[in-house]
Amino acid sequence: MTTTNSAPSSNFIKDIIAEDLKANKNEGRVHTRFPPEPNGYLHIGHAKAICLNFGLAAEYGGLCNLRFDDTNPIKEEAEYVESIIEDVRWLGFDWDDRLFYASDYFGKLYEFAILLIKKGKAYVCDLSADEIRETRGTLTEPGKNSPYRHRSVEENLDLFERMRAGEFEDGSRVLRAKIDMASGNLNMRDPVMYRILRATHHRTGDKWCIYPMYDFAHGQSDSIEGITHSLCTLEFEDHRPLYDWFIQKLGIFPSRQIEFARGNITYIITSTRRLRQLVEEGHVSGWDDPRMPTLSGMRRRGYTPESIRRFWQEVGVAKRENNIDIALLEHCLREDLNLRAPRVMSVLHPLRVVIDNYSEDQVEELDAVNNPEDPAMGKRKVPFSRILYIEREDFREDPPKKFFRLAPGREVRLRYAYYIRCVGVVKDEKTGEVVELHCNYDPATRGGWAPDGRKVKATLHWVSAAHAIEAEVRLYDHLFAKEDPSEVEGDADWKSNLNPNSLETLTSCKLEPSLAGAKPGYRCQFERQGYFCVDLDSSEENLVFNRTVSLRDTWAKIEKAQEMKQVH
RNA sequence: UGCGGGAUCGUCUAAUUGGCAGGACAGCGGACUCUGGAUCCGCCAGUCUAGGUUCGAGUCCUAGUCCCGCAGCCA
Repeated sequence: MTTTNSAPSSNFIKDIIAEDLKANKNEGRVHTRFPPEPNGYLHIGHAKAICLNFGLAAEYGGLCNLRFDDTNPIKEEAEYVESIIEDVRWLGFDWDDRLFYASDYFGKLYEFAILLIKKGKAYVCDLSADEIRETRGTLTEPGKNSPYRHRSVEENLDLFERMRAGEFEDGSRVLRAKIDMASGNLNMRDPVMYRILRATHHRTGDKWCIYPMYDFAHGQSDSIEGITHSLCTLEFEDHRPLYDWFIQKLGIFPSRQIEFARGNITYIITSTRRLRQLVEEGHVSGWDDPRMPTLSGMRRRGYTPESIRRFWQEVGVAKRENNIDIALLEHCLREDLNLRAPRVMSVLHPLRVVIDNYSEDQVEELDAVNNPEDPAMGKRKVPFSRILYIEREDFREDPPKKFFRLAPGREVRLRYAYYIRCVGVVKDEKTGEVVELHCNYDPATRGGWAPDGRKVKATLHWVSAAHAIEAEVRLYDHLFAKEDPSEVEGDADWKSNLNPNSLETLTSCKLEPSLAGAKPGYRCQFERQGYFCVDLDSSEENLVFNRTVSLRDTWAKIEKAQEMKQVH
């Protein structure tokens, strides 16, 4: 079965690459990189950049590096490096031996700084952070030159060497590029290149007490690696003149930076800072909470890497602001899972059903198809007996219009089993709650076919009570109740948009016995309900399933529409 | 009269670079169905505004409007 690819085949980045190729720039090479800062876990937004960079390289027969932008030892940790490597691999990409770190280039970057000092293009500045801010000017007014701007090359060389040697206190001096304090582009107003920072770096330890700023590391890192097309998000657009300035003054390989719009998705936040806050304040169980938009969370939830890649391909890439309907993500997920997830029957909200005319000691093993989309996935046996569970929602004592399922006197099909007719309803005397159904089955309908050709309007899933295995099932809803989670009333906190019902835990769910021993990560479809995945918390004794995504639910839509009608 | 970007169906994104505004998601309707799933078919719906150039403008020109980013020794 081939799915037609409707994704846009063209975008502005490909246009640029095609032009460059046509002009025989870079000897026809295409070399990209994915440059995460190891200060948190990767999320769905990072996946866009990953798919773009690795995808473009693959498409043009080029290469894509994985490079950690680790220039700030205060924020970065080895734990994050590990998780990022795992997540990029999981997404399905490979960088061979091209795993790099900006910190690999600290020595080189230091040499670059010296070179700029020697050229009179950089100087050591003794202004405090506050003073630098004050003299930077504003968006509409030019800045003022630093009093240290005209130090001699010799003095700058000496001071910078002593900064490196640890002679000065943290924050007491910086190295600045000598560009233009009156530039309309604030990034060009003598930006800081190096700061003094006594912090242990996750890779270089205590070797350095000065660290380059991102702006003095990123462009040169690209250059060193021979990156031909350096893709980044829009907010770096006005940093490009600065990178180009460094590259030009240094006379090193010029990468071409291309900026694209990050992909926002409804009901999702992708701010690393905020995600960390959710973790640290315990709003979620961790970075890999299945409600998190992190790749580790989505993996645990049951997302496939294919569905994520497909999603970003469908979305495409452009420069305009965007807010993608999360329904598209879920569509890509379902589309993928539909083809590969084996079907099973599980009852989430059990309602006991006694088949009065089925003998007590009888058990039948019935044939069930594993995946109607893929005959190669074969069949399995499911046990049928006198006492069953069906979904509580599948019975209505007083069925509304268009409700086709079980009701008193009504006949339905039990999937792969028999036609049954409801002949009795047992209720709790006090609460009035339906606690048990009595039904008759038609022995002639074994397997689910009526020899007389009579039709039923519904097919229900079920589980044999005596054979059922119990499990905990976790149902998820959007983590945020608002389509735009950052939109708040008044001065309310963004966390006030957290959806209090994003997790619903069901216990004593009844699963068909074939699920016994299912291991974490195992994905399947609970028929008529959705796609589910065995959670990391699951064990042999205590099975735990996550609902990855529900199936499309036409009845829910009809019912909702009916309710709306009644209201009006 | 700071600098830099961006405006195409409800949403995301195309348009052979001046030549029939197309696709996907969502929504709605229908067909089919042993999952109210899947699948199939159909419908709805768009070029920010005003001028101009042109046989012809989403695309080129002029003037506007609106939106986003930038004042970390963060990335």
